[in-house]
Amino acid sequence: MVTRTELVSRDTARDSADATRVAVSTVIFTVRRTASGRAAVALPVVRRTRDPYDGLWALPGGWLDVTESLDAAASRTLAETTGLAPSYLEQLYAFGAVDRSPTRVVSIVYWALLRADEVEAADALENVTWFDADALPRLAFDHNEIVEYALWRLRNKVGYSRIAHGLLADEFTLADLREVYEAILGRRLDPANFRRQVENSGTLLPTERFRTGSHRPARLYRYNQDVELADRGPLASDDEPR
Amino acid sequence: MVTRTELVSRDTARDSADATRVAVSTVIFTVRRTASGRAAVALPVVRRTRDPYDGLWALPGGWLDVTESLDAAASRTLAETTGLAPSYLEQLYAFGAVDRSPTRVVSIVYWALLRADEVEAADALENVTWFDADALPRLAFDHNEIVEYALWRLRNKVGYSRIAHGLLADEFTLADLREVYEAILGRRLDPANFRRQVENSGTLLPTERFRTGSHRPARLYRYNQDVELADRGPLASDDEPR
DNA sequence: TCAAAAGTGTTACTGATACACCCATGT
DNA sequence: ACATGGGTGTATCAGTAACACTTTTGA
Repeated sequence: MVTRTELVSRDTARDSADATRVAVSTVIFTVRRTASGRAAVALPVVRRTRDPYDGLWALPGGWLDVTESLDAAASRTLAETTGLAPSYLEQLYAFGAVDRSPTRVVSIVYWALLRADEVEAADALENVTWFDADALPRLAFDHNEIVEYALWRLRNKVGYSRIAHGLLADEFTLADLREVYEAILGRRLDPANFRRQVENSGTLLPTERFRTGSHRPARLYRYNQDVELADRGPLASDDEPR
Repeated sequence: MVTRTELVSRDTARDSADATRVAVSTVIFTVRRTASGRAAVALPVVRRTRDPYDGLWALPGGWLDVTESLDAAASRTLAETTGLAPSYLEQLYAFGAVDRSPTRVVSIVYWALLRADEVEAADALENVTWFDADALPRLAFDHNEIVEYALWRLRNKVGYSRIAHGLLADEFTLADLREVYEAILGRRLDPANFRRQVENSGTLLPTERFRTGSHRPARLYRYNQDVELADRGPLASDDEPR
């Protein structure tokens, strides 16, 4: 016969070692200007304050609450750990290798874009730092590999979709936008051809304002809000590649 | 202060109503010849034998075991419920809406391709049926929407990747392959242009054998195994769009 | 007036498509 | 012989890339 104490320890075991828990993490990308003057992809990480990997940097995230959807959990944990509210959020992949954590954790990972003018929020926070994507330190868990995959997705999606505006403020020049693409793709783009491509895509609205200060003034553009930015997931009607 | 009894009831609640469980399901595609003679995308579903949705058809799947990876769980549950071992398997999406099941379930959904010559296995099984993808009945949970998304992904991926061979036997004619593409994409393809495209893709190896029986014999091809078929997931090195 | 970025025009190339045409076999 | 699908050749078109060129400003 099973005693009360045994029941308790069984339940406890199930909660810790034996049960699978669901976590949600997010890879947040932004493009910032480095000391050397050129634009680079950067992302925030948070310092872990408990084992495993105590002291290491990790992707922002947290446990999935029973009363919230995966998307909501991504937004919430992001706000709680970094204070950030990204302009674009899309599910990346579910990671579930048995040994990726000492206890069994399945992580639903999202990736997000942050507008350049929204970055400041997280700068105030203790335990949050930004690294250039090509100079990341060792991260906790399998987070380095996850970031690599998210980068691959970002580069890939930027090729056929027009989401790079999720990284810029309301108004921007074509040079600003081209700089973002160049930072993501890691190569120079022809200004003339780039202009025609984005103009023909229909996602840009020209304004009557210009940015002055250096050489010939450049026209400012804003995004055509008709083209959907946030990814509503597969359950929403949607015919854009993902 | 918290008493012992309260601790126990908290743990128990967490195990039943309060806990989130992780399930793994798979959308399995094959192409079969319908009564009318043309090829069509079809998929197997299994009859539910308990609530919720008792008696309805549902995607094959099961609970994630604590000791297996997500990929392994997809393969295992597939074999257990349908006896099938697909030639291609890739993670589709993690579904986690709060109300998609009476209890909280996060489903990691995979999609798979099955070679035409491997279909028979599941035909023997009770509780497994095949439906044409465009004539599905109402399925349990949100499975109809999941199938729609998987179909979208299949059509999409078939456009830029050469995975349709995952639906054919070892040797096949170009007409066989074209028929598969036509069934997936829902439109006719020019035989001449189709031939050149797949020949230039480098994924096909011509054999010296021909299929005879009707008109001019057609050369049989097999797949170039150098091009990877199974999706090893983002943690493997990989530069093919997904 | 000159350097440099903004912006326009032109050409070459590539891959997709449409379709005319020849080839080889079963009936 | 002829109908039919297998297989080849070729013209057209659209999108991309390369790059010469003009425009407009700050210094």
